Amino acid sequence: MRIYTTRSRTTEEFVPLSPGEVRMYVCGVTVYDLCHIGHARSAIVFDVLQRYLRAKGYRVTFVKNFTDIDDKIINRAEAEGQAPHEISERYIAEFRADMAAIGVAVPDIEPKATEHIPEMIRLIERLVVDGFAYVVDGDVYFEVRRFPEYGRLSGKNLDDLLAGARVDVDERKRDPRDFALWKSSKPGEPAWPSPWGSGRPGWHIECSAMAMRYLGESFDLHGGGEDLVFPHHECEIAQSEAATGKAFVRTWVHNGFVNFASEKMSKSLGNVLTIKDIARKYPADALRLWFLNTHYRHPIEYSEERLAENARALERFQVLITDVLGIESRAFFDVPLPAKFGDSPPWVTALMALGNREPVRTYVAVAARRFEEAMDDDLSTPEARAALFGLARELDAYRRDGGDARAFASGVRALVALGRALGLFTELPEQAGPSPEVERLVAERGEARKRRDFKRSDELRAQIQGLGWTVEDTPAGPRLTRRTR
RNA sequence: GGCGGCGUACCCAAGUGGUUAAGGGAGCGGACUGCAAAUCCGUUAUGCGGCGGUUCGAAUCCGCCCGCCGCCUCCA
Repeated sequence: MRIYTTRSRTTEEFVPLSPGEVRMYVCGVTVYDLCHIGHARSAIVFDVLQRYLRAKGYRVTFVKNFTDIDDKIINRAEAEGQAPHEISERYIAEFRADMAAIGVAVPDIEPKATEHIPEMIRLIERLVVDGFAYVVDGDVYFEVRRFPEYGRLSGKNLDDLLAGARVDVDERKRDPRDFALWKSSKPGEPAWPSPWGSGRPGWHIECSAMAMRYLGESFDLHGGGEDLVFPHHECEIAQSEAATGKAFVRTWVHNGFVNFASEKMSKSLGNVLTIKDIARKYPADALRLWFLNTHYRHPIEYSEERLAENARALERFQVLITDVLGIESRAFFDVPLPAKFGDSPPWVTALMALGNREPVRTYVAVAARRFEEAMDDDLSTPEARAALFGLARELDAYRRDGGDARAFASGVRALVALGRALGLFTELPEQAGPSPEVERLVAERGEARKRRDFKRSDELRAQIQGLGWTVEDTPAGPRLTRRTR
């Protein structure tokens, strides 16, 4: 598998430090407000990566933090007359609800900054002792000059950053580029005791401390939005590698932004759309399908029309799954993907127990191979997505041409298994929903059609529609789906 | 100013040196249907921002130009 890493700006073969095991860390959110779809994209990008790695057979340890102490949280707390921890806890709960709503799996470990202050202090102490950091009036700064590699990740020239026009000049710092590891606290602010007096951690140190705590001093992959490249990840590398003398992270992965009307979506521009806004109107898989259509490193422009299109496209899969659910149980779909699924006739054979000449076998094998090759190439989800649509069309055509029902079901099951490697189809279409009344109307409509009383039949269809269900007539009988149209 | 990205059909979006330029949405024609829906088949870019160049061959490499965006400050 090949992944683009920001540090070298090239796509490199991804080789975990420990064979078969991937340790990854992703910068989570600062919990002071609701999450917007930009956060959703980042969460989904790394959710896809994490799921795909597991599908490939890696044992994955996925850590994603909460930044629960920060100026913005303190300001918000003050504005609302609440304690900072009340604000952060509230938005952590909102975050969890949002992630569940968009089908993002819970990471293995979700550390909070405030619960790792001792680890941060120990790390800062190491840096002070080794001369990489200095203390001024209860603040501790990392001395950038001491770390020659500073700027490499983001491709910045140290001189260009010097006395940067937009960097606040603090007379007490030895160099304007130096960044805070520890900040002394003002009265009334949250504070922890430290060797340098009462204070709180700087932003960057928390990720280094928590990543090392759970993943070790060197680990495989670190991710986040592209805006974190500088200064956040640059600083993480500096402080971590200065402290340990070891390479901190092998692969740096950064996702592109969600833009709004061609502009970056951000709170300061006032053009944010929250995850709740989206989740209310569109299924999680529609959102995911939309993101999957654009490579993760490219910017993507939000438009409600795009979401509607993808909701529409999603129905192609849902119809297939719904029809299989008519003859198979939901557990039928719970099959794992083999580690090498694109080149695995045994899996295809076992999965379908079909003859060599069964075309569905070929459809699945070809699609799985195309899918895996795409994903192995720096997560080319647009191509992987296309493989899914291609397989869906072949299965539809196969069925239409009178193919074997079991083979068809097995093909759909394989489609679902592939999709699940991307986090799609984790929730199967609603099935056990129709009320007795709807069922009665459907039955009555069937009778009316038998009598060729189409006027009555159409009235009943309208009634059923009014109750939130769409009834379609297929050769196999009526298909009932919960749909908006 | 420094660094980086983008411009492909009606819309979105892959592809980054070599078969007939993925896929989705939308439109159109046809099949199927009591009518629909779903689905299938066909169809919509001799051309990939513009102009030059390299090459047997370029959307893909080089040069110039035009337009758009991001980072350099908290930020997914």
